[in-house]
Amino acid sequence: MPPPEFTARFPARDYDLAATLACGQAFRWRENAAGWEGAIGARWVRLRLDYDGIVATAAVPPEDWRWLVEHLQTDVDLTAVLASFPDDEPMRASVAACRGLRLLRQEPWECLASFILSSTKHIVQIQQIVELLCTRFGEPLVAPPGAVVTRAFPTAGRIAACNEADLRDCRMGFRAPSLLAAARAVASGALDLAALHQLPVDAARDRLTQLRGVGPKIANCVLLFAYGFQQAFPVDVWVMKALRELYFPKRQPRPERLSRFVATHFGPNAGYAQQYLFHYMRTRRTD
DNA sequence: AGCCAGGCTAAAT
DNA sequence: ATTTAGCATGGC
Repeated sequence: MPPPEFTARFPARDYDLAATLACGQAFRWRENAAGWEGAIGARWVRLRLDYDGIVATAAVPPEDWRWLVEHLQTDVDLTAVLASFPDDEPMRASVAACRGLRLLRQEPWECLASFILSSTKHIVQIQQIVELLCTRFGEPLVAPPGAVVTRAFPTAGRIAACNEADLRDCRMGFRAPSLLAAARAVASGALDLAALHQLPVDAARDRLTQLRGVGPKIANCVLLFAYGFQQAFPVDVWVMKALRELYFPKRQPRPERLSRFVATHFGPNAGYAQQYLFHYMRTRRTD
């Protein structure tokens, strides 16, 4: 039992911790008997679900817990978000399959780097690559004995100091030069990730897609998961499958029609709707 | 063995 | 302007 100053409790109704931490928006959370273990910036933390809230345990007593509230987005009124979804069969099915799925608010560099590594990889494989990267280049965390997550996500500066072979040793294949170039852009100041918060979403997307290996899908993941642009709508193979099978089953629409549809149909929380569709498609029984 | 994975880029139609 | 091959790697 940790001292009380190491723990805090956050009221949160409709918060499916397991789905939220393991649904493919973040890649470092690990579950064990004590709960979900992870790193937020340089802080080790363990989370578990209580009867109507989240209990967090830190490894060192924090000054405050705003960093965690920000990351978990426990202040978001999920009922209002779900009510803003279009009232159609695919969205009803998606919400019914997993009410309580949330969007996190992640640190931009970790999010950008992780999704550069994500292209044409299974989520489990992305987790493995990220784990290798953290083990080799991440700073040690203050963590309790027996902790599984023991290192921070490596800074852009640390990755920038690598050569391509160092990164390829982390099994990331052709993604290595893209990650290296992004790290060097951030470390040199050529790309100011903090400044993207102030830009309109289209301008922020333009900055991100200037990076090699970052196209519209990965850019939209970063815009949604790190910057909180609620209209960002990443379309990967699963979401494309949802669009084709659930919304356009007759004949496949042209790309122009599809992009107009995703930009207009899903409302002010389109990014949230996208994550529900994604999770539904990945977890539904198909037999 | 062949196919696919939270894609992107550059070359070829 | 749209379609397609190639890119590393690993699990099924």
